[in-house]
Amino acid sequence: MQKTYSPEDIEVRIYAEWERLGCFEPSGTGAPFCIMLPPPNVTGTLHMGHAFQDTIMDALTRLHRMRGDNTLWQPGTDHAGIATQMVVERQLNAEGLHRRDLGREAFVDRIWQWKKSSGDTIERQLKRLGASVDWSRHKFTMDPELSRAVTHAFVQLHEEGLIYRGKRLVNWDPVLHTALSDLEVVGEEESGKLWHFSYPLADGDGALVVATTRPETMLGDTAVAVHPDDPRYASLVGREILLPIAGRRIPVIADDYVDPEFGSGCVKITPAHDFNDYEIGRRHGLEMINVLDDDASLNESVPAAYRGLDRFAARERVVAEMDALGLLERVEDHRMVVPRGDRSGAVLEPYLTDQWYVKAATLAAPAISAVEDGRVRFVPENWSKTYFEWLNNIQDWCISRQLWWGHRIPAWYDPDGGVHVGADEADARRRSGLSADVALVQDEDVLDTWFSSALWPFSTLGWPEDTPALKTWYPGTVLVTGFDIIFFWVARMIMMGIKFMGDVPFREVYIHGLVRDAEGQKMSKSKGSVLDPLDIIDGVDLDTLVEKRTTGMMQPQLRARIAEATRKEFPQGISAHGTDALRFTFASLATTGRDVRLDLSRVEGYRNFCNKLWNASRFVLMNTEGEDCGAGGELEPGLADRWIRSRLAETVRVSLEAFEAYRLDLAAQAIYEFTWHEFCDWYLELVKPAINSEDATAAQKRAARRTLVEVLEALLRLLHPIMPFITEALWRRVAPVAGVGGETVMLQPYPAPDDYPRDEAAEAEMAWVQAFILGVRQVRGEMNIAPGRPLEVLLQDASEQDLGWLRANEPLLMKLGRIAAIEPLAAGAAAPPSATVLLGNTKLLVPMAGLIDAAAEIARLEKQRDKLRSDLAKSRAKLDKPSFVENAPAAVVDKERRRAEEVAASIEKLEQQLERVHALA
RNA sequence: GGGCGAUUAGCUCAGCGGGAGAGCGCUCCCCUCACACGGGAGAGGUCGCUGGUUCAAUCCCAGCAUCGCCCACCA
Repeated sequence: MQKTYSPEDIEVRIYAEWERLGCFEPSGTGAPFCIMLPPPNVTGTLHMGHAFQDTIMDALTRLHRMRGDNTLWQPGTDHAGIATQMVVERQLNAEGLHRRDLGREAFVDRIWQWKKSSGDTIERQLKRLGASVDWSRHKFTMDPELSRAVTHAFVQLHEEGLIYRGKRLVNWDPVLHTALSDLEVVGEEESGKLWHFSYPLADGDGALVVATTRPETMLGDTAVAVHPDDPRYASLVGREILLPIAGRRIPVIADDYVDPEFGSGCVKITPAHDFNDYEIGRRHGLEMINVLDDDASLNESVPAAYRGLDRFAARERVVAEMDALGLLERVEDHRMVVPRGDRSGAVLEPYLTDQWYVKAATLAAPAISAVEDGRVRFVPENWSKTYFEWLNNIQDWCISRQLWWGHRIPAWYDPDGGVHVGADEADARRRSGLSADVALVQDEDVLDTWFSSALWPFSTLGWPEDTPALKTWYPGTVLVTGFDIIFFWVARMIMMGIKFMGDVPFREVYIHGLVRDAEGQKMSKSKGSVLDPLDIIDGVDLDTLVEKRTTGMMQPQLRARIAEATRKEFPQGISAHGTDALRFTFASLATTGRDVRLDLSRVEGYRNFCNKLWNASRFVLMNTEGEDCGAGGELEPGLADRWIRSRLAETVRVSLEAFEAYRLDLAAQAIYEFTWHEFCDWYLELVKPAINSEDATAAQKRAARRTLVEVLEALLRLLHPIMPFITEALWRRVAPVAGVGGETVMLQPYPAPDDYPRDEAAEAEMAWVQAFILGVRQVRGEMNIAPGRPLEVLLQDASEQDLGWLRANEPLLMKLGRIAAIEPLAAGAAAPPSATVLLGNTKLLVPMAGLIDAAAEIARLEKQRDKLRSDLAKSRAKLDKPSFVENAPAAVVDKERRRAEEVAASIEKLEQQLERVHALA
């Protein structure tokens, strides 16, 4: 074995072997356990957020597989309509082409090509991350059988009246030329202006002042509204305005929507271009005049001078013309929320179009109760609040998109505009009773990506067929996802799951945080802060990293800045850390309800941890391979052997408990602590004298070797869900020595707490041994005594128990403390001048004999004494308060009394010692 | 305007009613026969602020401050 662990040598090879052994497929026996991989978008490559999420899912999956469950981790990818289409459109643009140049079919072909390459990349990345998904069941949302599921769901919902087509205002993206759902609208506060216009009354008798942030829409005004109780305007209600520029007469109406306090208390109403105005328009039966085209330029319904103008140019012209007409009252700066498309970033328009909608409220009701009554549980719990908040106020869901990439809407139109829905054209005809000679044209639009995603928990398992997989793994066990898609995806899966399967899609929803960069910013391509998980795993040189971050950008002008920032952040590039180190980092940062700030120095720390484990195993193998490790022979376990097994038991218990609660950080921490600070720091050191000593019996040595391999073998199983590769590589070497069979650690049973007994006596004795050694080391460290220099140590006032423990462990103490001799001091015997360590009531003395400076020892003792004095003062203050003694539980009071006594005794001893050292100084 | 979360050692984070912990970084000493991606010894925190509940508060409650996220139709 190499002296330093090199992950690159083993990871790829081991993954291939797992695949060959069929380790990822469900066992077919045991309780079903199922996780659905949130299908990554085929827009490119996996980022750190995916790697984080995949680590959590893989750890859970491996844990349950080892515990004997019938475990399925279902993989797949999502076609991601808008996002993917945009990626390919950008590529075309770079070639000077537009998708219209190719035509729909060729363009979609081109996206399929892209999908292939992106999908392959994602698969490769998942494999490098160690993801133990069942590749044989891999699905893509546009696979034929999943597309059938989509159509089936659409037809059924339509049949039940839960999907309808209607002309309403939608959020329209004038750059992408498509409708969006409410969720795809992001609102950022931006600075704008508020223009105050004077609208003359038609009869020439004065004017009203209205304020607007969007002057261009005034061309579509069909009313002015005031509050019904506003005395200022009561007499104007029912009269008419002569709308400037447009020259139209429009009524003054009264509606409670108007806030009399804001602005003038008069509002211009443009029903076709504002969601509130639309509602008012419907209430009052107002005309809806659409003044925009689908690219947000002005259309035929405006005066000739405005036709074809872009909305922003039109805005300027309206303002200029109103000003020229003397109707511009004033302009003020105004902060407002501007709606933009989450993908394009374009300012969206409320736009009157025909679209398909899902009646969401009907589906939402049972989805709400499912969480209320605990059939679905959020972890952490408080996310259910977010979930309820949204579902209780849910709006109908616009599911049609004017795109080419996606599931074509299964609706056909006859020449008279009749709509016919069916699984395919023939089915649509049959359902509508149409003869073959009626010409039908399929709807050009595709479905919102999230419509198919909502079916993912059952469409991947074969629905609408009633498959064995569906019976076994629906509902899934747990969904692991980020809070950012609770509405987009989680809520919709629950709605659709209940609707089509009659049960929730998963029992628990584990919500993890977002991965952020070192500055706490969301990683994004446009900020140039993305990291490919593989670059942390394999390492990357600086030039390659800069190259990766600055190609294929939406805003090439940022290139120079990103390159500079990258060179500053990673002057040496990124060194290789291996998959396991990255995974352990994610696990250790996976606390609930908190974002993850990725800290490369932490990854480095866990890479060192891998190395530590590697070398500990090397040591164990060096001492056990080819040796008698106790198969059948007599065993005489020593203190260290009993102790480490007891600690292992506790570690297993803590770790399992943490996994139950999805606290991977606590599991990782417990295992780390055990591995490094108990197994390596203490046990391996304690075992060295035991194994090498000539005094040790064969049975003792055998027991030590047995414990070495057994504990290590169990530790590797314990750690495997988080660090699959290194544990597999080591386990294959260690297992045979431990007498354990099997080809892979993946399919071994996970350690159970009862596998190893707790041993309280061993832990107590070991605590004394550790205190002894630490005390000697402290004197050595603080007194600057050379590490190699052997010390003489005396024990004063040692109890029978101390003496017993001393006798039992003398060789250990001497070896680890680098001690030449340990002598108990006879009662009453005078002690030489010494440095002192308190071991409970016993004093451990290191005679100064020229190697200890009295002043330094005085300083050391005084520091300890002062600390104890302040502890004692606090303790006494507490005990002196009658309220404490009377009200606190007896056990707490007793404990406090004992503490005070012990501290006082310790101070006493330190004082005595101080006196003696002072006498020398 | 509502809702949620955060505020603990220089940095990244655990803990959460009975004397504050880890990793990284820092200081000092060591290339000791598994490991210098290492070993040993240290320094470093009135646990954001102000009140309240309690015998006891970093932990529970209220308010405030700062930061962050989500939702929301004030033209």
